[in-house]
Amino acid sequence: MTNPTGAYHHGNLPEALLVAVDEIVIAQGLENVSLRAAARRAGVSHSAPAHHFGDKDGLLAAYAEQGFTMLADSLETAAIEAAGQSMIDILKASGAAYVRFAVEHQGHFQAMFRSGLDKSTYPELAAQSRRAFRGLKQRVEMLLQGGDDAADADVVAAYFWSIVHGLSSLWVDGALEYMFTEERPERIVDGVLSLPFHGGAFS
Amino acid sequence: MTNPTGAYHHGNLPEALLVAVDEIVIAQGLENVSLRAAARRAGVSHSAPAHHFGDKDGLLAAYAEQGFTMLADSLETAAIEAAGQSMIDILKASGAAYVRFAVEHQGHFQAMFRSGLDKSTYPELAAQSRRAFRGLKQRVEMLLQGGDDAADADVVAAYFWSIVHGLSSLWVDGALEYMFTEERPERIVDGVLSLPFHGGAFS
DNA sequence: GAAATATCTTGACAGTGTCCAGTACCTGTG
DNA sequence: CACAGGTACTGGACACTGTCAAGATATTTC
Repeated sequence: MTNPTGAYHHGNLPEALLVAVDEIVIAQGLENVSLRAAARRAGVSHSAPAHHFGDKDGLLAAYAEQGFTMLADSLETAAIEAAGQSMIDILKASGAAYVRFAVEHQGHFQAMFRSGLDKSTYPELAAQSRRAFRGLKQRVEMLLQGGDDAADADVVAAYFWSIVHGLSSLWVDGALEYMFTEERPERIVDGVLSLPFHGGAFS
Repeated sequence: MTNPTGAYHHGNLPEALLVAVDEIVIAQGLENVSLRAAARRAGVSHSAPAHHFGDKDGLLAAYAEQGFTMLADSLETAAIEAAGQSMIDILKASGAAYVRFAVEHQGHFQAMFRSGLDKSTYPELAAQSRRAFRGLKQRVEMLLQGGDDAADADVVAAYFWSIVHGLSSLWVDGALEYMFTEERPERIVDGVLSLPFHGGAFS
């Protein structure tokens, strides 16, 4: 049967399904994502998605991978735009970009960190996730090279990553607004991102 | 029908169901928790759980609430045991207790932060979650009172909370082991928890 | 144009959450 | 002790889900 508006072949079903997943996560939460609902939104039969993504986890993994790619790109862009400033300011800009990504792409962020996917099952997902982190770690290493402190780069990278990831998670989770009811989350985030290397051995 | 080992009435079905949920989360992941599987483990019919917890979210909320209660207790105990030491050491002990809770009770931790439950729907869940955070914030305020720095308590509390929460999330998620393959997570965690107030305005 | 392949449909099955009517047990009151 | 009322649980039903197998249709390749 030839669809008048399109064709028997959708044309770009994988991309359409990823868009459908994003809409569902935003509107109804990660728990309500289903292969069949995504298929309905894309206007195809209930089992069409399986031919592109294998199973439900495969679809979610592709969606999460897209998120890691976007995050890695955002972090890179932020670092490039802050080039020329101090290493601390570059790191702060990266951190702000991380939190901004989480808030502006909550659907992807949830799939990336709340879906319970096993990265070892999805090599491409693992690769993009590593890429996002690699940039942060390199910048931390550059910061430490300039200082006289023999701090452990792995530890400082994990420290900085924990801050921006924790902050993002708590914000997306609603915890920031919940615990600081009279505060705007933006002010909290700005303040926190100024603290990590504040007045200490890294300043 | 009278059950020889027990009774028609289970005796303590709510508690048995919470134990069942914990076992399922640990063994099969949060995604595979189901009312029916929990009921089977507790040896009751598929719709018995609804009479105690309403629906699936109600069961998960009760399990998560149990987790927040345990976390709040753990943080309190850690602070009491560290009493007499410097405020920074007390905070560090609290942070270590937070991470330890996440790792030792991964099931609860996942339900607390990965289940997507709306706290405004479950007042008791919200209350225990606030209680866990309140202790941390009080200790941060005590730390700042002693210093000459007019730092914003809300910001520093969010800062410290982000670190321990981000660290816990990344560890439970497997990200620490994934990014620092040659490192023991424990060493990373110890190192990170030494940094927050290291050599800076709060030392 | 025919064969091979990629894309999608249709139908089926077991498992799930939730509702509803019924059954077994306990508890308080006379 | 009887018995009424409430609590705790059962069993059946329904719509929805993920997944599988088989078939239909479009595209590509030769």
